Amino acid sequence: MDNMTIGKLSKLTGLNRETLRFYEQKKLIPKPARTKSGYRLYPPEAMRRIRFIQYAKKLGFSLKEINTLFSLSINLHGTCSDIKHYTDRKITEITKQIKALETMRDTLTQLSTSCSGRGPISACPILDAFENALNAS
Amino acid sequence: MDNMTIGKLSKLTGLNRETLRFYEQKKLIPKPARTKSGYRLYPPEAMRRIRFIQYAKKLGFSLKEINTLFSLSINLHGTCSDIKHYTDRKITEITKQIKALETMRDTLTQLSTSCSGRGPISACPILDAFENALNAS
DNA sequence: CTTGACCTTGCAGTATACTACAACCCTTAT
DNA sequence: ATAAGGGTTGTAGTATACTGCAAGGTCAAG
Repeated sequence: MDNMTIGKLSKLTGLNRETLRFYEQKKLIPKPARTKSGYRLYPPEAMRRIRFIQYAKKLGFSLKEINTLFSLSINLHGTCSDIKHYTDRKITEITKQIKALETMRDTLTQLSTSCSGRGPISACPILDAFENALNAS
Repeated sequence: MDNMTIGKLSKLTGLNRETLRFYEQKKLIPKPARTKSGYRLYPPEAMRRIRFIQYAKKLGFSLKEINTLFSLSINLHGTCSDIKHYTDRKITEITKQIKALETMRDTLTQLSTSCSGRGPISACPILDAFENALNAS
């Protein structure tokens, strides 16, 4: 037998049992067969599926987006360009996030540089800047 | 009177009433005085406080961290260096996030480049890469 | 005096991604 | 036979940051 129960799959993937059931509920993994006593029996392909999910997560896709990826991939009329476009949208999104974080980092760096680290908190230029912020939208 | 009700403050800050009450509950803004009928009456300083919060949020601080910032700033024995260190930790954290996002973006860019955008989904190199991911930890 | 805009509280819901628990049943080894 | 260590369900809790709603009280204008 190469089928496995949830505990085995859990160990192999590093995801805990609850997470696997959660993924099933979210339709990220197909419902597995069951033993007569109700235990889930996963075929070896389940491993691949989960590795896909883990890798996509690592690349920044949310579970919802991973679901979309699966939908796209099983669409018989779909083409490669659907996936490419989806990937490119994600790249654009990530690039925006990076820019926002860079703006934050640069501002904080400026503030930190403006502060000698000596003196009382009442004269802290960082807090001053925070308090005198003009556009906080 | 320069005191204002929650509706006025809401308009001035762009935060809705619920959010202001939520911030109060989270101790981000001090409990304001009340009219005899129970209406909140905010002093003009409330505006400053909220601008501080909005700006700190913009710079990537969570509400919890903003609370810490307030705690640090009212600590009479605290020094400027406390704030500077806190800021520097945040910079480090943001830098890590940026790096993680850059890794994602670069990987996705590679995958996107590897895909011509033509051909059936069954031969999509992006999906292939996802399915054959080796370390998904 | 009534209408409408404003205020109150408390609790539930949204989104994301799990995680934990209760209360129970199944399997395997000793 | 029994205990350890699986498995099952459903529900609730965690964290973050709000948002919405019900049911009611208040206030100013016409």
